[in-house]
Amino acid sequence: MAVTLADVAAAAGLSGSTVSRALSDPDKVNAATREKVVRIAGEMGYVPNHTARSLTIGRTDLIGLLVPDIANPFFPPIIKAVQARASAKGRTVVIADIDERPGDELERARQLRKRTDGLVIASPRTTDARLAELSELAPVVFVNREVPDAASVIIDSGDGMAQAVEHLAALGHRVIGYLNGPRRSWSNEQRRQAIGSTADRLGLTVLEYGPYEPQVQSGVHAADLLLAGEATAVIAYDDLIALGVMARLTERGIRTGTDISVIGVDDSPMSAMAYPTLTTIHVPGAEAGTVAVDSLLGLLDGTIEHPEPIRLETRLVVRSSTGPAPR
Amino acid sequence: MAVTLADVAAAAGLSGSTVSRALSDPDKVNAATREKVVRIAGEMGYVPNHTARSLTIGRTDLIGLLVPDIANPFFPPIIKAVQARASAKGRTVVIADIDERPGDELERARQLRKRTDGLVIASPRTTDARLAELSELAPVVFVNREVPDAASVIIDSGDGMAQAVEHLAALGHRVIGYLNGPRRSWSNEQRRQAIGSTADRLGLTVLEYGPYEPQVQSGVHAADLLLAGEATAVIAYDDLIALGVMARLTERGIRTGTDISVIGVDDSPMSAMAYPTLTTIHVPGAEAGTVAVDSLLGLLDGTIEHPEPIRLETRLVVRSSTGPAPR
DNA sequence: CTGAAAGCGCTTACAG
DNA sequence: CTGAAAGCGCTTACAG
Repeated sequence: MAVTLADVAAAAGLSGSTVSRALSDPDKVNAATREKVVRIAGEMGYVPNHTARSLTIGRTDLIGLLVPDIANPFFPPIIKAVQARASAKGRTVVIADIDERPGDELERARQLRKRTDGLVIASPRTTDARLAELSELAPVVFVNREVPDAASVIIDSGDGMAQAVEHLAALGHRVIGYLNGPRRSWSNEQRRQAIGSTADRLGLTVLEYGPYEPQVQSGVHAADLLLAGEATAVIAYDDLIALGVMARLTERGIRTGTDISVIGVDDSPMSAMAYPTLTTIHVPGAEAGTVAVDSLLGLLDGTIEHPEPIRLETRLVVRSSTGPAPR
Repeated sequence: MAVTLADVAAAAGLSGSTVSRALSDPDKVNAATREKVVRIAGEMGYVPNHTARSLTIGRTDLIGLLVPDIANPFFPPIIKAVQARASAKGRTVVIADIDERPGDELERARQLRKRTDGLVIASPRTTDARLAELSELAPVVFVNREVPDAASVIIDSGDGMAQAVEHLAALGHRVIGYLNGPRRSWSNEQRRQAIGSTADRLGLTVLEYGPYEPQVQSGVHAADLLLAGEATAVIAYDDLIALGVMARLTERGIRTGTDISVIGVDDSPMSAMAYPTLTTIHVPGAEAGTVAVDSLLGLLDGTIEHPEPIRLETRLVVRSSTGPAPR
């Protein structure tokens, strides 16, 4: 049905070898021949068969990207960056969304691996114990989680979190709340610890709540608990939860930024648009995606043999949801 | 490197044919033989090579999904549903995001088509004139746009829009604003017209604004224009724009639902969480995705020859952002 | 029920 | 610079 290399060769009165070279390795062919081949292939509407090519060269040029939830605004920038970079390098990306079901992660990763040359796994939700099984699907690069002996791109929440706590301390807050993300989240543990150690250093008290799912609804729920306690400021695991907190506070007539301060994490588009605008920690998702692809391609072509974890920094973006502690 | 069918065959003392059948068409093989093959294949860690299979059977079992912007909350439910359905049918989906650049759409669709058996194109942004070129990439099913002679799943905003206008009329509003989405959006045209005709019927005046990009920022901008006019209620092209309007109104001290009424479209997660909660039009994105996959598979296996457009309905979800017109 | 053989559509050493 | 041939790893009529 579709026109093949052989059809073009026959029409051009040349061998398949020559047609193949003319199309994919032009230097190896006489200029006139090349032109002729290109013209005829064009006229015939020849489209190379990727599958056959893959079988011959031993790779698919497909890379897999596993994400916990594409509806979570943290991931689209990563996804877009991965796609853009992959595309620039002649690769196509296949995305699998595990819908925040950690139990499906390994199986989905295995399936994905079968069809692709390698994997980028963003924010893996699997327990530490089972992480090795994901690693075995090599080549794989992890984003947003440190995995022993594996390539990883780590977004270090530490700096941003420390800045956030310092910011609140400077505003006079003495007791701050932290709304935990999911237990399975490695970032959450990292954030908790950064908050804890900075708070200790500055003599602040941290009250913990959660764990919560990274959803607006969680924040709505958490807001009421928070108001029953003594914190005058709160840092949420992510912007979605922070936005939920603000929505509920507003609903209860409490002024965010005046009566209570709120900080999120992700610097998602909504954070600059909410009312009041949300103080948050900028996380370089796009950069992480780009770097992850480069790292994977390096693994694939053997340029990289012993991958070092790559660390990206975060920083606080101060907006209107934080203000001086009420007296 | 990887173990092949032939390796398993050699280890089992059988032919490749038998191993192949034992693994993919068990009924055609003696029970004892099958068990042996399955056991040995398991022990050897045999993973069938998809590429070789695809080349042989003439299909990739990959389907392409083209979306304007995965960061737009309208699309994740569609994407998830497409993936879920495709996966249930043994297909894998490759997503391409055109980042709201209509100019890239055709090219990306072509690339995607080369690697897949067929396409689902969500909310195509291409002009009517060039739509035929997308159709030619058959088999393709369009979601959220009616395309002559092509398979399509249409989300009919008409009902929901009519309900929205009736709702506002019942609340006493006489002048309503409509914030247009992008000119390239087919849905926008459909929504404009539905609003216009219902408003005519009920004797309301419609003031139009825009076009606006489907982003929160657009709503922030639009809010000020709106306040300078006479509308007491506004319907936005989508929830993002509506949320932006509300954020800006709140910022200016205007009470949404009391001083002015706001209606969005999409019923995205944020709409139920915003303050006040947003009256919006529910759009069956997930259902559209599922139906689109079924339709594409039907086209692929020849079950469907002359596709009829499939129409899905929308409905108004009343929340707190709409209220009686101020006197 | 099982096997030998052909074929899917490419790429690429190897000769000439 | 060009061509004949082998091979990538499967599936599937066709025989037996």
